[in-house]
Order: sequence, then structure tokens, then C-alpha cells
Amino acid sequence: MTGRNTRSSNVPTLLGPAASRRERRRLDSEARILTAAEQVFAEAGFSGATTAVIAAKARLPKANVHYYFGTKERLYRRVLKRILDAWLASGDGIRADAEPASAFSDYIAAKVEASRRQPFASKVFANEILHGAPQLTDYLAEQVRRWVEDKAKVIDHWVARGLMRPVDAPHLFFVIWSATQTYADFDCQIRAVLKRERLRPEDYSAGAALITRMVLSACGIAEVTASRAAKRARRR
Amino acid sequence: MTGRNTRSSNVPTLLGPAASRRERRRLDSEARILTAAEQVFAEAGFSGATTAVIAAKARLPKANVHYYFGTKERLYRRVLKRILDAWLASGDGIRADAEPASAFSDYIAAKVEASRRQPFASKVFANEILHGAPQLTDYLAEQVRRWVEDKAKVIDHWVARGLMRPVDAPHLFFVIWSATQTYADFDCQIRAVLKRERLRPEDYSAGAALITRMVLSACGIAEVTASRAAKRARRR
DNA sequence: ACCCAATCTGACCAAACGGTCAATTTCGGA
DNA sequence: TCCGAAATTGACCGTTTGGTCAGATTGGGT
Repeated sequence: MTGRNTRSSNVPTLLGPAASRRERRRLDSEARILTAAEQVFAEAGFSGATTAVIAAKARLPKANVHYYFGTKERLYRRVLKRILDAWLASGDGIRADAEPASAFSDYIAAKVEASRRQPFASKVFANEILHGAPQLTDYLAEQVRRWVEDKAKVIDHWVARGLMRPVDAPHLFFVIWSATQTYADFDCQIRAVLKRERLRPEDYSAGAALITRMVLSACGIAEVTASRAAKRARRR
Repeated sequence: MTGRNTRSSNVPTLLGPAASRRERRRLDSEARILTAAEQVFAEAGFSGATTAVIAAKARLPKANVHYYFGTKERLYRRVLKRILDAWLASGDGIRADAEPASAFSDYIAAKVEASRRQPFASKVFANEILHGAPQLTDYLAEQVRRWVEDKAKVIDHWVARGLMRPVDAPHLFFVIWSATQTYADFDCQIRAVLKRERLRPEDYSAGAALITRMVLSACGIAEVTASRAAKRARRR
């Protein structure tokens, strides 16, 4: 591994579309490897995944994968990194100046949508935590913990203003996370029970609707109808 | 592998306490291996687990493990089998002649208790489904699907009798399963957020209480207080 | 046109792992 | 007591897998 990071001096305006042929090709290969890796790690876990399979799925020789990412573990960490950034950003709508009803239902809808659109990401994350989060101990203890502390403050604020009944905020998030992510992580079980070859959009929306109803009613919040939510969104 | 199944002719009254020394020792070894295997499969997944580690944890030579169970896959299936039997039996309280409120809260309490007492079992099961249930496709499509159909009928019956609001029964179970099992499968994340070295009894009961509250309120059922539930239990 | 660094890749290697086996020991029945 | 089946175990084997490397190729700067 030599100077992969030594930007050549002629690099154009910040990796713009005018990047050199070499750079474009490299970025394309890295992206293909990361996508393939996410899928393979999701399906087989860290130990079950092999760099050979990842390389084949990315249509590259195995040595190429190691040229770009060094070791399987480093590649795995890069895959995790991509997933975590999206994870943390997903709760931005839970702010003190939002309405609890729409904040919760939007958050739940976004989480279920993530399970639908990025099932591999969810599975990689689930697998990592299931096995003790050897790569994420710091992340959980710092970022996620702070995230929950912040959101708990928002919820306490809503409670103080009489907008909802008191709830145990951390446990509320544990439930929301598990219930929404189960549509990605355990899709196999859900498909078997529902007799589906593949989960359909209405399956996801039925799940989101039930989870929302459970959260809102437990918090003593009147449910927001779809049309009212749409109207509210348009007003902004 | 010779006649391990050839019961010796002197076998006493159905494996009773008077089983021969050999038989007792064999059963003890098998049990130790199964327990060790459950733990190792939970921590490392199927591919990450090695028969050497399982053997070490059972304090037996590796060849002994293969003598009893043949292959790693057969051992894994035996571990799964044990887990599934307990899983199916856990919903026995959900019957048409039960009260919805106590049936749900008992079921949720039992599920959370299972997460507390048998976290390894839950993790092995979660790992299997997460990776597409290669060993459980039939089980999910037959036993679990039938289980849900049965319980859905019970719930519809309760709805028809005006005991609760209509809900999407399958999705209700998806939520209950994921929310209760998350206390075993994702304990690592929960511990990080709650700043715990280990989860405490009150953490599990807080989770169970919230899940129960969410389910009951979503079903339009008044909550059963602990004391009332105890009284009801005593009356039986 | 020419050079050199970046990139690419087939071939290879050592370690780890699942599984086997032959040799030995342990028991239970006669 | 003695025999044979069951049980035990250390040593061994073929395969898989993560990772390496030397040599070939490519492309951009001059």
C-alpha cells in the first residue's frame, strides 16, 4: 500500500466531475466494493463473509479489494461508518419546537422506510450489535448515548408543556428501534408469516401505522390522520 | 459413529435416575456441549463459532464433540431445536377464554423474562433469522405461521366481543417479538445507553411495563395494575 | 516521447478450521 | 473375571480463507 492518499497535484476543483480518469475509476471501484461488502456482510455476518465473494460481487479480483481497503476488518469498519452516519441523522425531526404527534410518526415512518430501502445496512448493524458490538463500543457509549440524552430532554420538555404523558424515553426508543428495524432484520420471518415472496409497500405501511398508534396512544397523544399530516407538511 | 442409538438391553425404567453410569455420563457430556454451543453460537454466529472453542468451553476434547454430534451443522440444529420448543410454548396464555389485558401483559412479561434468563437462546435465534433462516425455513412457514393464525383468531374473537379495538394481529406480534427480544439481542446497545455494566431487573421490568402499556393502549384496553393482576392470579 | 508513480492482478502462502481415524481406555453383562 | 461394545482422545489431513507480493500495465505530468 503506497501513496493512495497522496493527492496528485493536478486534482481539479475538489473532486468535481472533472476528476481525472484515474480518480473516477478508483472512486467507482471503491463504491462498488463497499456496496458489495454491505450486502455480503448483511447476508453472512462478519465471519461468514469472504473477501473473495465480496470481490466477485464487485466484479474485481480479490487482490484489488485488499489494495483499496487493506484488511477485511478495515473494509467492514468502512461499511459500518457509512451506516452510522445515516442512523444518527434520522432523528433530526425530534426537536422541542416540533409537535410530538408528527415528530414521532415522521420518525417511525422514516425508520420503517429505511428498513425497506436499506435492509442490508440495517442487517449489518444488527449483526454487529448482536455479537457485542466489538467495533462500536465507543460509538454506542458516546454518540448514541448522547443522542438519547438529547431526545429524552426534548420529550421531557413536551411532557412539562402538557403535550404528552410522561414516558421512559430511553426504553421508548429501544422499542421504536427494534420494532421498525425488525422489518429489515427479520424480514424472513415476517415474509413467512404473511405468506409473501417479498414484503410489499402496504406491509411496511401497516407496520409503521401500528407502531405509530402504539407510541402515540401510550404517550396519550391523539393520532394524526394522514390527510392532516399532509396538510401540516404543505403549510411549511 | 457406531451404535450410539442402540439402547443397551438393560436400560432401566425410561432413563430414570437409575440410568447406568455410562448413560449418565453421556447425557451430562451432551448437555454440557449443548450449553457451551448455545453460548458460542450466540456470541459468534454460526460461521464465527468453532468446534474447538465449543469443546474447550464444555471442557472436552474437540473429537468428543464430533463423536456426539457428528458435524457442526448438526450440533447447531440441535441447539436451535431446543430453543424453538420453548419459543412456541411461550404464548399458551393467549386463549379465547382469557382476559386480553392479562393475557397480553403475561405474554410480554414472559418474553422479557426469557430475554433476561436465556439471552443466548434469543441471540442464536435472532442470528439465524437475520441471515435468512437457512435452517428454519420450514419451521417459520409452518409452525410459526400457524401459531400466528391461531392467535389472530383469538384476537379477532376478543374484538368481536368488544373486549378490545381491532388491530392487525400479525404486525402486533412482530412488534411484541422485536421489542421484547431486543433486551437480549441488543443488550449491548441498551447497556451503553443506560450506562450499565449489566442490565438490572428494574431495566427489564421498565421495558416490559412500557411495552405492555403500548400494546394495551393501542388496543384500547385499560391497564391492569400489578396488584390487581396478582389478585387475579391468586383467585385461580 | 518518456518516465515514474499509481494501479492492477495472478499466483502463492501460512494459519485456522471442520472433520477423521486408529489406538487406547472404560464399563456393563455373562 | 473376562469379553466386546461404547466411549475417549491425540494426532493428523484436506480445504478454505485472509493476506502478500512480484511483476505487468496504465495514465498523467513534463
